[in-house]
Amino acid sequence: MAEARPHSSMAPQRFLDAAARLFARDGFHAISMRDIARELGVTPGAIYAHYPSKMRILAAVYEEGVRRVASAVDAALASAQDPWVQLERASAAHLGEILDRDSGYASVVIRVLPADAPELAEEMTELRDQYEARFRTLIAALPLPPETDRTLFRMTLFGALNWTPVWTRSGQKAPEDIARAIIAMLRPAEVTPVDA
Amino acid sequence: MAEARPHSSMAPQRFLDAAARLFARDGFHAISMRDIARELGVTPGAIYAHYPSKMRILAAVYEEGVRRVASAVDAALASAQDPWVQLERASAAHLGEILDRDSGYASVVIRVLPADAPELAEEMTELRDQYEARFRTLIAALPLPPETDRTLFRMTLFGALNWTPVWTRSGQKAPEDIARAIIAMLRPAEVTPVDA
DNA sequence: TTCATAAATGAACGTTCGTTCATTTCTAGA
DNA sequence: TCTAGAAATGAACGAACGTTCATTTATGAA
Repeated sequence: MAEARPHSSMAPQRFLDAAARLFARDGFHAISMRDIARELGVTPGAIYAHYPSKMRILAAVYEEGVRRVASAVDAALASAQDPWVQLERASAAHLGEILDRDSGYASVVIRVLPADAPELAEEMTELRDQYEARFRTLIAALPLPPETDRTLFRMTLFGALNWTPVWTRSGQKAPEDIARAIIAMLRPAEVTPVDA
Repeated sequence: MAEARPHSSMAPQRFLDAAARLFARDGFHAISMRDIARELGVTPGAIYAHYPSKMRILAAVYEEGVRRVASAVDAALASAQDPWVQLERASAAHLGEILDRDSGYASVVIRVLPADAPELAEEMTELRDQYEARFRTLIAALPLPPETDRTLFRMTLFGALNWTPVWTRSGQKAPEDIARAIIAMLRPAEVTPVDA
């Protein structure tokens, strides 16, 4: 029973969880430190024993959000497959995270824009780029008509996926079903490779 | 020279324009009444000669935003055409409005969510529904494979369109080009009608 | 049982928020 | 030139904001 890790208690996680859920639901600027404290039944000052500012809380939530959605996508891609199946699974994993209203971590990543926190803009953009690289690779491997702009393809897919929290009721449809239908719409009927 | 309309000077428009631009750029909660006033070189109190509250300014901006994007789409649909061409033109008109960083009116409609202003949620949702009805009709007329969920098709299209402000640099690409490419991706190669 | 440490309190700070209002300034018609 | 009405000022209001800190409370190892 030697849980001997020097620092790092489990307590700070509670604050992050609450902040993630509230930021995801109402937006960063609409939530105050007092809101987060009230959610946990503590005093505003208690938060500062673990995080030095509201901005650093957002940074920590954002970081964890990217970590979670990236892990989910990586797990979904573990077994090699047909590129379209891979993209569908990655999309389903992405959706599963951002539609999870109980967590909120991944939702914050798509809801809070760099412009909402100028001092964090660089950090946020870099984390997002690292995550989106997975989809860049995935889409690069897709057999698409030669005239297709793959950057625009990626942005169209992200748009379709990231817009779902706006119109879906929580738990109404399974992420896998939505992902399957979206990918089916974006999938060209057939691509005959140019003869060599 | 009989400009004899009883009330209604042109002045309030200036306040709305500034509010729309700032709300679109930074979000409703991130902008204060003092920000709006500063943008126009006036005192915060001046705003209240024209609008009774920040919420009513948002309501007026939102209403005008819907009016503008709806007008743009209606104008684009004036001449009857092939359904896919109509949808592409409507999408280009929609994009043209929400990508107009100088105006901001239409951007507010897609950036400010009902959850940002609970007291306006009903009003906002109804206006949006009225606007989106145009696309419901347009998409209903599309020859699509029978298994296609047209609601999901509409949401996918809106997602792709409404996500563009996040990734495009202002004026980088023409709205018409983006719309053409997005519609091309969503357009099935061919639909052979079920034989009667 | 003692005690060092971590966690939380509760009160307060300076600032900014949305909003109000008596007063002043501007402007256009008579 | 006078004047009524609209527009804007400038100062202030109470409330809420992010944050600080001396003090109290809880906890786990010795």
